Amino acid sequence: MRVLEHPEQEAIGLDAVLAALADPIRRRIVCQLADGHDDQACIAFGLPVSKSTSTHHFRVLREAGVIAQHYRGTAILSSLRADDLDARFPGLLASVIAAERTTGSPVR
Amino acid sequence: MRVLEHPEQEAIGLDAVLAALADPIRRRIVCQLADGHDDQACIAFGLPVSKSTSTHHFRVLREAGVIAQHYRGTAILSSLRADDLDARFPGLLASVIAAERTTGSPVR
DNA sequence: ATCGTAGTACGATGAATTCCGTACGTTAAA
DNA sequence: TTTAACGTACGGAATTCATCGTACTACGAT
Repeated sequence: MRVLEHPEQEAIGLDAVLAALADPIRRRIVCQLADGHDDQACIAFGLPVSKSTSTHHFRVLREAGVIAQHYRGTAILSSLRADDLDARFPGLLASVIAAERTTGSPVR
Repeated sequence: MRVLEHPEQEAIGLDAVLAALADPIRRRIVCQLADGHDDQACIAFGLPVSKSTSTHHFRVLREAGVIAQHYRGTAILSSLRADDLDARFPGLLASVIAAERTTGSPVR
Protein backbone atom coordinates (compact mmCIF):
# COMPACT_ATOMS: atom_id res chain seq x y z
CA MET A 1 0.00 0.00 0.00
CA ARG A 2 1.36 3.35 -0.99
CA VAL A 3 2.32 5.88 1.58
CA LEU A 4 0.58 9.23 1.65
CA GLU A 5 2.86 12.05 2.80
CA HIS A 6 1.46 14.58 5.23
CA PRO A 7 3.30 17.58 6.66
CA GLU A 8 3.68 17.73 10.43
CA GLN A 9 1.56 20.36 12.11
CA GLU A 10 4.53 22.68 12.66
CA ALA A 11 5.52 22.31 9.02
CA ILE A 12 2.23 23.55 7.64
CA GLY A 13 2.96 26.74 5.71
CA LEU A 14 0.72 29.75 5.30
CA ASP A 15 1.72 30.14 1.67
CA ALA A 16 0.71 26.60 0.83
CA VAL A 17 -2.55 26.74 2.78
CA LEU A 18 -3.68 30.02 1.23
CA ALA A 19 -2.69 28.89 -2.24
CA ALA A 20 -4.56 25.64 -1.74
CA LEU A 21 -7.67 27.48 -0.58
CA ALA A 22 -7.50 29.99 -3.42
CA ASP A 23 -8.96 27.46 -5.84
CA PRO A 24 -12.76 27.11 -5.95
CA ILE A 25 -12.70 23.37 -6.60
CA ARG A 26 -10.49 22.82 -3.59
CA ARG A 27 -12.67 25.03 -1.39
CA ARG A 28 -15.62 22.96 -2.51
CA ILE A 29 -13.85 19.82 -1.34
CA VAL A 30 -13.05 21.49 1.97
CA CYS A 31 -16.65 22.56 2.47
CA GLN A 32 -17.98 19.09 1.75
CA LEU A 33 -15.53 17.69 4.27
CA ALA A 34 -16.60 20.28 6.80
CA ASP A 35 -20.17 19.14 6.22
CA GLY A 36 -19.14 15.79 7.58
CA HIS A 37 -18.61 13.98 4.31
CA ASP A 38 -15.35 12.46 5.38
CA ASP A 39 -16.47 8.93 4.68
CA GLN A 40 -16.61 9.05 0.91
CA ALA A 41 -14.07 8.32 -1.81
CA CYS A 42 -12.55 11.19 -3.77
CA ILE A 43 -14.57 10.18 -6.78
CA ALA A 44 -17.81 10.57 -4.86
CA PHE A 45 -17.38 14.32 -4.45
CA GLY A 46 -18.88 14.91 -7.87
CA LEU A 47 -16.29 17.42 -8.94
CA PRO A 48 -16.67 18.94 -12.39
CA VAL A 49 -13.22 17.83 -13.51
CA SER A 50 -11.56 14.68 -14.76
CA LYS A 51 -10.30 11.95 -12.46
CA SER A 52 -6.67 12.95 -12.86
CA THR A 53 -7.43 16.58 -12.14
CA SER A 54 -9.35 15.50 -9.08
CA THR A 55 -6.33 13.51 -7.86
CA HIS A 56 -4.24 16.62 -8.36
CA HIS A 57 -6.51 18.82 -6.22
CA PHE A 58 -6.71 16.33 -3.38
CA ARG A 59 -2.96 16.04 -3.45
CA VAL A 60 -2.48 19.80 -3.25
CA LEU A 61 -4.77 19.93 -0.22
CA ARG A 62 -2.98 17.06 1.47
CA GLU A 63 0.53 18.37 0.82
CA ALA A 64 -0.49 21.79 2.11
CA GLY A 65 -1.68 20.16 5.33
CA VAL A 66 -5.34 21.02 4.84
CA ILE A 67 -6.63 17.47 4.67
CA ALA A 68 -5.52 14.03 5.83
CA GLN A 69 -5.98 10.96 3.69
CA HIS A 70 -5.84 7.24 4.34
CA TYR A 71 -6.64 4.19 2.30
CA ARG A 72 -9.64 1.99 2.85
CA GLY A 73 -9.56 -0.71 0.24
CA THR A 74 -9.02 0.91 -3.13
CA ALA A 75 -10.63 4.11 -1.96
CA ILE A 76 -9.09 7.00 -0.07
CA LEU A 77 -10.94 8.67 2.73
CA SER A 78 -10.16 12.30 3.35
CA SER A 79 -10.73 14.41 6.41
CA LEU A 80 -10.13 18.01 7.33
CA ARG A 81 -7.13 18.70 9.55
CA ALA A 82 -9.21 21.28 11.34
CA ASP A 83 -7.46 20.94 14.69
CA ASP A 84 -3.96 21.18 13.23
CA LEU A 85 -4.93 24.16 11.13
CA ASP A 86 -6.64 25.92 14.00
CA ALA A 87 -3.64 25.35 16.24
CA ARG A 88 -1.30 26.85 13.69
CA PHE A 89 -3.49 29.53 12.10
CA PRO A 90 -6.33 30.21 14.53
CA GLY A 91 -9.62 31.07 12.90
CA LEU A 92 -8.33 30.89 9.35
CA LEU A 93 -10.07 27.75 8.19
CA ALA A 94 -13.35 28.70 9.82
CA SER A 95 -13.40 32.12 8.17
CA VAL A 96 -12.63 30.68 4.75
CA ILE A 97 -15.35 28.07 5.05
CA ALA A 98 -17.83 30.69 6.23
CA ALA A 99 -16.82 32.97 3.35
CA GLU A 100 -17.22 30.19 0.84
CA ARG A 101 -20.63 29.30 2.21
CA THR A 102 -21.93 32.83 1.99
CA THR A 103 -20.38 33.95 -1.27
CA GLY A 104 -19.27 30.82 -3.11
CA SER A 105 -21.15 28.96 -5.82
CA PRO A 106 -23.57 26.44 -4.36
CA VAL A 107 -22.54 22.82 -4.81
CA ARG A 108 -24.87 21.49 -7.45
CA MET B 1 -4.47 62.12 -12.85
CA ARG B 2 -4.95 58.51 -13.62
CA VAL B 3 -7.85 56.64 -12.18
CA LEU B 4 -7.23 53.69 -9.90
CA GLU B 5 -9.86 50.99 -10.26
CA HIS B 6 -11.22 49.43 -7.10
CA PRO B 7 -13.87 46.70 -6.92
CA GLU B 8 -17.05 47.51 -5.03
CA GLN B 9 -17.38 45.76 -1.70
CA GLU B 10 -19.93 43.28 -3.05
CA ALA B 11 -17.67 42.52 -5.99
CA ILE B 12 -14.72 41.44 -3.89
CA GLY B 13 -14.10 37.79 -4.69
CA LEU B 14 -12.79 35.12 -2.36
CA ASP B 15 -10.64 33.62 -5.09
CA ALA B 16 -8.88 36.90 -5.74
CA VAL B 17 -8.43 37.76 -2.07
CA LEU B 18 -6.96 34.38 -1.16
CA ALA B 19 -4.73 34.37 -4.22
CA ALA B 20 -3.54 37.87 -3.37
CA LEU B 21 -2.78 36.85 0.22
CA ALA B 22 -1.00 33.66 -0.85
CA ASP B 23 2.11 35.65 -1.77
CA PRO B 24 4.57 36.47 1.01
CA ILE B 25 5.52 39.85 -0.42
CA ARG B 26 1.90 40.87 -0.58
CA ARG B 27 1.24 39.65 2.97
CA ARG B 28 4.19 41.73 4.06
CA ILE B 29 2.60 44.79 2.50
CA VAL B 30 -0.69 43.98 4.21
CA CYS B 31 1.00 43.59 7.58
CA GLN B 32 2.82 46.88 7.26
CA LEU B 33 -0.46 48.57 6.40
CA ALA B 34 -2.11 46.90 9.37
CA ASP B 35 0.68 48.32 11.51
CA GLY B 36 -0.56 51.74 10.57
CA HIS B 37 1.90 52.52 7.83
CA ASP B 38 -0.73 53.80 5.48
CA ASP B 39 0.95 57.14 5.02
CA GLN B 40 3.94 56.04 2.98
CA ALA B 41 4.56 55.69 -0.74
CA CYS B 42 4.78 52.22 -2.26
CA ILE B 43 8.48 52.67 -2.72
CA ALA B 44 8.96 53.23 1.01
CA PHE B 45 7.91 49.71 1.95
CA GLY B 46 11.40 48.43 1.37
CA LEU B 47 10.31 45.41 -0.61
CA PRO B 48 13.04 43.10 -1.87
CA VAL B 49 11.92 43.43 -5.49
CA SER B 50 12.29 45.91 -8.31
CA LYS B 51 10.08 48.93 -8.72
CA SER B 52 8.04 47.40 -11.52
CA THR B 53 7.48 44.20 -9.56
CA SER B 54 6.41 46.29 -6.60
CA THR B 55 3.85 48.07 -8.77
CA HIS B 56 2.57 44.69 -9.85
CA HIS B 57 2.02 43.45 -6.27
CA PHE B 58 0.24 46.61 -5.17
CA ARG B 59 -1.97 46.35 -8.20
CA VAL B 60 -2.89 42.74 -7.44
CA LEU B 61 -3.86 43.74 -3.91
CA ARG B 62 -5.92 46.69 -5.11
CA GLU B 63 -7.73 44.78 -7.86
CA ALA B 64 -8.54 41.99 -5.40
CA GLY B 65 -10.10 44.59 -3.09
CA VAL B 66 -7.60 44.13 -0.28
CA ILE B 67 -6.22 47.66 -0.35
CA ALA B 68 -7.36 51.10 -1.48
CA GLN B 69 -5.00 53.51 -3.18
CA HIS B 70 -5.12 57.20 -3.91
CA TYR B 71 -2.65 59.70 -5.26
CA ARG B 72 -0.97 62.34 -3.19
CA GLY B 73 1.33 64.25 -5.42
CA THR B 74 3.41 61.77 -7.35
CA ALA B 75 3.12 59.22 -4.62
CA ILE B 76 0.35 56.73 -3.97
CA LEU B 77 -0.89 56.12 -0.48
CA SER B 78 -2.35 52.72 0.25
CA SER B 79 -4.65 51.60 3.00
CA LEU B 80 -6.21 48.33 4.03
CA ARG B 81 -9.87 47.86 3.15
CA ALA B 82 -10.29 46.17 6.48
CA ASP B 83 -13.93 47.16 6.93
CA ASP B 84 -14.98 46.05 3.46
CA LEU B 85 -13.14 42.77 3.84
CA ASP B 86 -14.56 42.11 7.25
CA ALA B 87 -18.06 42.85 6.05
CA ARG B 88 -17.73 40.42 3.20
CA PHE B 89 -15.49 37.73 4.72
CA PRO B 90 -15.72 38.14 8.50
CA GLY B 91 -12.55 37.31 10.37
CA LEU B 92 -10.56 36.36 7.30
CA LEU B 93 -8.16 39.28 7.13
CA ALA B 94 -7.53 39.24 10.86
CA SER B 95 -6.68 35.56 10.90
CA VAL B 96 -4.32 35.90 7.96
CA ILE B 97 -2.52 38.84 9.54
CA ALA B 98 -2.26 36.99 12.84
CA ALA B 99 -0.95 33.91 11.05
CA GLU B 100 1.62 35.95 9.19
CA ARG B 101 2.76 37.63 12.38
CA THR B 102 3.26 34.36 14.22
CA THR B 103 4.71 32.21 11.47
CA GLY B 104 5.88 34.55 8.73
CA SER B 105 9.37 35.93 8.18
CA PRO B 106 9.98 39.01 10.27
CA VAL B 107 10.10 42.25 8.30
CA ARG B 108 13.57 43.47 9.02
C1' DA C 1 -8.29 -16.29 -11.82
C1' DT C 2 -10.80 -12.60 -13.80
C1' DC C 3 -12.92 -8.30 -13.68
C1' DG C 4 -14.22 -3.78 -12.03
C1' DT C 5 -13.33 0.20 -9.18
C1' DA C 6 -10.39 3.92 -7.12
C1' DG C 7 -6.66 6.22 -7.67
C1' DT C 8 -1.66 7.30 -9.59
C1' DA C 9 2.01 8.41 -12.96
C1' DC C 10 3.31 10.59 -16.86
C1' DG C 11 3.45 13.73 -20.48
C1' DA C 12 1.36 17.47 -22.93
C1' DT C 13 -0.77 21.93 -23.40
C1' DG C 14 -2.35 26.46 -22.68
C1' DA C 15 -2.97 30.07 -19.35
C1' DA C 16 -1.44 32.67 -15.64
C1' DT C 17 2.20 34.37 -12.58
C1' DT C 18 6.56 36.38 -11.10
C1' DC C 19 10.13 39.01 -12.06
C1' DC C 20 13.08 42.13 -14.55
C1' DG C 21 14.78 46.27 -17.40
C1' DT C 22 13.77 50.14 -20.12
C1' DA C 23 11.17 53.82 -21.54
C1' DC C 24 7.59 56.94 -20.41
C1' DG C 25 4.08 60.11 -17.91
C1' DT C 26 2.78 62.96 -14.12
C1' DT C 27 3.57 65.88 -10.41
C1' DA C 28 6.27 68.67 -7.17
C1' DA C 29 10.29 71.18 -6.11
C1' DA C 30 14.34 73.98 -7.18
C1' DT D 1 11.62 75.81 -16.82
C1' DT D 2 14.45 72.30 -15.64
C1' DT D 3 15.05 68.51 -12.75
C1' DA D 4 13.99 64.83 -9.66
C1' DA D 5 10.77 61.53 -7.58
C1' DC D 6 7.15 58.18 -7.94
C1' DG D 7 4.76 55.22 -10.38
C1' DT D 8 3.00 52.91 -15.06
C1' DA D 9 3.25 50.50 -19.51
C1' DC D 10 5.29 47.30 -22.20
C1' DG D 11 7.75 43.37 -23.57
C1' DG D 12 10.20 39.28 -22.44
C1' DA D 13 11.96 35.14 -19.85
C1' DA D 14 11.31 31.67 -16.49
C1' DT D 15 8.19 29.38 -13.72
C1' DT D 16 4.03 27.53 -12.02
C1' DC D 17 -0.65 25.96 -12.50
C1' DA D 18 -5.03 23.65 -14.05
C1' DT D 19 -6.47 20.55 -17.03
C1' DC D 20 -6.69 16.53 -19.81
C1' DG D 21 -6.00 11.66 -21.84
C1' DT D 22 -3.81 7.39 -21.63
C1' DA D 23 -1.73 3.79 -19.44
C1' DC D 24 -0.88 1.73 -15.24
C1' DT D 25 -1.22 -0.27 -10.15
C1' DA D 26 -3.65 -1.90 -6.04
C1' DC D 27 -7.36 -3.89 -4.01
C1' DG D 28 -11.82 -6.22 -3.59
C1' DA D 29 -15.56 -8.87 -5.46
C1' DT D 30 -17.23 -12.46 -8.36
